Amino acid sequence: MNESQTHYDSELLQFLSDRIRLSELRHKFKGNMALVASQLYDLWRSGQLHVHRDWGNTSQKNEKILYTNRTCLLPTDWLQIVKESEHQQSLLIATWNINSIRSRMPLLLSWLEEHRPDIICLQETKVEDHLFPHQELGLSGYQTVFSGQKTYNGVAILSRHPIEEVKYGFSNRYDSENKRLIAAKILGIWIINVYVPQGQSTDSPKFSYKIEFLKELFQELEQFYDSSVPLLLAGDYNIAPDSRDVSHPEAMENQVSFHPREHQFLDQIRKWKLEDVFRKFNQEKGHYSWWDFRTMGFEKDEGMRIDHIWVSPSLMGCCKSCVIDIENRGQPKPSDHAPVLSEFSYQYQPAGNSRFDINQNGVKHNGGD
DNA sequence: ATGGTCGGTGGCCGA
Repeated sequence: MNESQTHYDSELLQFLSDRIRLSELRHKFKGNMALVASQLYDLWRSGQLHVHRDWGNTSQKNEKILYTNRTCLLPTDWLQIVKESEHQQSLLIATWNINSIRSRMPLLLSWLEEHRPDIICLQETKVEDHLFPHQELGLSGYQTVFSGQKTYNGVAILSRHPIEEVKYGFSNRYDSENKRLIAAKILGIWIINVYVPQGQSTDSPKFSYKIEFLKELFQELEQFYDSSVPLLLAGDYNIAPDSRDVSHPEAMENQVSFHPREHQFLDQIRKWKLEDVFRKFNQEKGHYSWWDFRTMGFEKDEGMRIDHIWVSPSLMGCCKSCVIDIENRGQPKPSDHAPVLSEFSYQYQPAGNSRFDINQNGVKHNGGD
């Protein structure tokens, strides 16, 4: 048992070592349930308690219930302590096109305070590097790496964990004057943050630029990254993947942001083994991450899902949720995009802790047990 | 309905 558990009732922990119904536990702790309940919620919140729920007598399988500050335990829930061997940390990763970091600072800081993501990828920071508000973000507990320019574009990665390595832009220097790409290795995960060109309209040179950019982006992935390790491609793709992700699919046929040549890029990264985490949990239509200011899109529930988190198989396997925080779009002075937030239960194996590792002399050795 | 509203800039552009 680790130290954080020492204040828990030992009898309670004993009962929880095998799965047990809350109602049965309540029976065993008659009269002392208030204390037990607060300990159960503590354990649950800190990721040390499994909660599974049978939905009545239906054939629906036993569902794992994740802690939120609104979820309650039910008498019929199955409880069991998380064994040390399977203990995994929760990792929250977000992406958000903030449409100017300087004008969005109050909203950004309150959102970070509320959700405490471990890592967030920002696009359209619209600020030169020497004016980037890294000190204020530092006070909120975030290390930052950023690549910006005046007026347009600009990307940044904020992290509550050490940033191990950074890549600015494309390796082949493609489009280096536009700051649309930054990547950082954090907790052993390659976090690639991209702001794909919008494209304007299919007959515009800006659309050709978008298609070329996507081609270069896929080349960059293929040549310089490995999808067999933990890897995440987040950002404003400016592409709605399928008909569920736009308000009027018929009208969007062959239009920018919903064009076969753009979908080709998604097919490429899919084939390269990346997956859209949002669709792991939600198959419904009408979930958008962007709404046009001009047409009052948000007020009319007309938008597109163009902000994405796609991940390699090892991260997909431990992905627990993905939500679009549309509540944020209803705040005063919102961005035209809402943040996308995803949770992973990811156990980082820092160098030196893995069984087979390279030591400081670069010699491979067996760490043993 | 071919507009509308943002953000940043500098005497309009990009989304």
